[in-house]
Amino acid sequence: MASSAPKKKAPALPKSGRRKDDAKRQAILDAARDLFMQCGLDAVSMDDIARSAAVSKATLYSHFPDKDGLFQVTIIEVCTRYTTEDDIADYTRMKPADALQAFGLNLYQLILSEEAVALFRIMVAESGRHPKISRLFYEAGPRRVKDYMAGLLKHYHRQKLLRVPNPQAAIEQFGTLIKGEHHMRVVLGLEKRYNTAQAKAHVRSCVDGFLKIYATKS
Amino acid sequence: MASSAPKKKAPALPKSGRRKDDAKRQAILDAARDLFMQCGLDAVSMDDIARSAAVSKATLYSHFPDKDGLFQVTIIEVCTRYTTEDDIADYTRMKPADALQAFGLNLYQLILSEEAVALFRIMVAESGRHPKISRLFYEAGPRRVKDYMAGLLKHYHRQKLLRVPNPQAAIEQFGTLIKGEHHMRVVLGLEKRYNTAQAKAHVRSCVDGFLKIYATKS
DNA sequence: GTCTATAAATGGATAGAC
DNA sequence: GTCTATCCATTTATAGAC
Repeated sequence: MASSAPKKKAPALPKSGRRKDDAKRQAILDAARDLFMQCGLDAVSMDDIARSAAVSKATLYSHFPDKDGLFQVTIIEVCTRYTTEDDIADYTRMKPADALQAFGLNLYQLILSEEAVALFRIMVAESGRHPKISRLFYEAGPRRVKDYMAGLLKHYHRQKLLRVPNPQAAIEQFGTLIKGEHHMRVVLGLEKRYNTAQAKAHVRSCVDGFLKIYATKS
Repeated sequence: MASSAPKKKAPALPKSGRRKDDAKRQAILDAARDLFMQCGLDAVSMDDIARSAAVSKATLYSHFPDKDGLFQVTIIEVCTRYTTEDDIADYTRMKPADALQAFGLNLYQLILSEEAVALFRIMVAESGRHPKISRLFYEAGPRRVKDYMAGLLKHYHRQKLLRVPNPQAAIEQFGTLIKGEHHMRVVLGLEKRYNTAQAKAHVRSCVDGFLKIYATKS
């Protein structure tokens, strides 16, 4: 065996050896992401990933410590991608009804996208074994959206356009109205996503209800 | 953990030949249910179940065709148990606010019970492999509650106590308000259930909001 | 020589049969 | 209860690129 314990991973400088490293690493990540997102953690073997990425298993293990490590990196990458979708429009200039309609529709599309549903399934299935990941998912996803929108509701409250004493609770209500039981049925594989017209009507009814709760006038 | 006292059946009447092994069958079902609910499908081996039920693997396979078959029977048993919890109080004599408060609290407790959360996790994780089971879960759980409550809302609508043109949609809204984001956080393992006081306050705010949407006013 | 990729091997677990 | 074929995560011997 190895005489001593040489520190692995010293990629500081391009060094003398081979160079092509990142391409394979990325191929592994891409394959792992696709497979994990489609089938879950247990249903995918390291052989599957190696085959799909067209690399050998030793290559795979040279880039990632083990299956769990690869899973973590993969899922974290997917989660944090949502963070970059940060270009939420500036709703402050719109009327509350219009802003909520636009935001609600975006939220609906996001939450029920193929990817988000697959990710949610995995988070639920692995929440026991990977609590850190499910927390990261929540922070990067629901939490961020919630914080942003709570700020917007605060704005409306100050402008007396709505009466929202507790913006955090209010935006959770709005979000859950948008999700509805429909989200559960999709996650359980019982239904498909609404088409655009149905989605708009659904969001409209959520906005109507929300405004009835939080209108400045009673 | 695995509880269920070992029922030592005294063979009062040793029938001719083999007695029925319903006791063993039930022991297998109990053990499988406990293990599956606690750990999920993949994390439990048939050896685990046989050991926990104190039967041999041959006995196990004589009662059930294979692991998937046992899983199905087990989960179906759990799902249909909800159906027997049918003794929903008669809310028709109560004021809508009181009925919704009482129903909402029951719903909250049910949805966030240890068992329901575990079952939901399994349904989500296995919805791909066992679509029939997730459908059964939905029919026996959310669907039944929804149908019953939609009837109640219709009653209130006819009595002009509420204005609910679409009871099915309305009760879904109420249900999702009760669940809230809190349910997701519990399912993801990020939080524990509210205590009773918090739950009551939460339900109260849902009822208030719901009544603002569906009050017979103006 | 050093680093990297690959095929083949190892060891452990498991579903299901006898 | 034991046995076996299978699958899978991980390691090691080996060949190749720089």
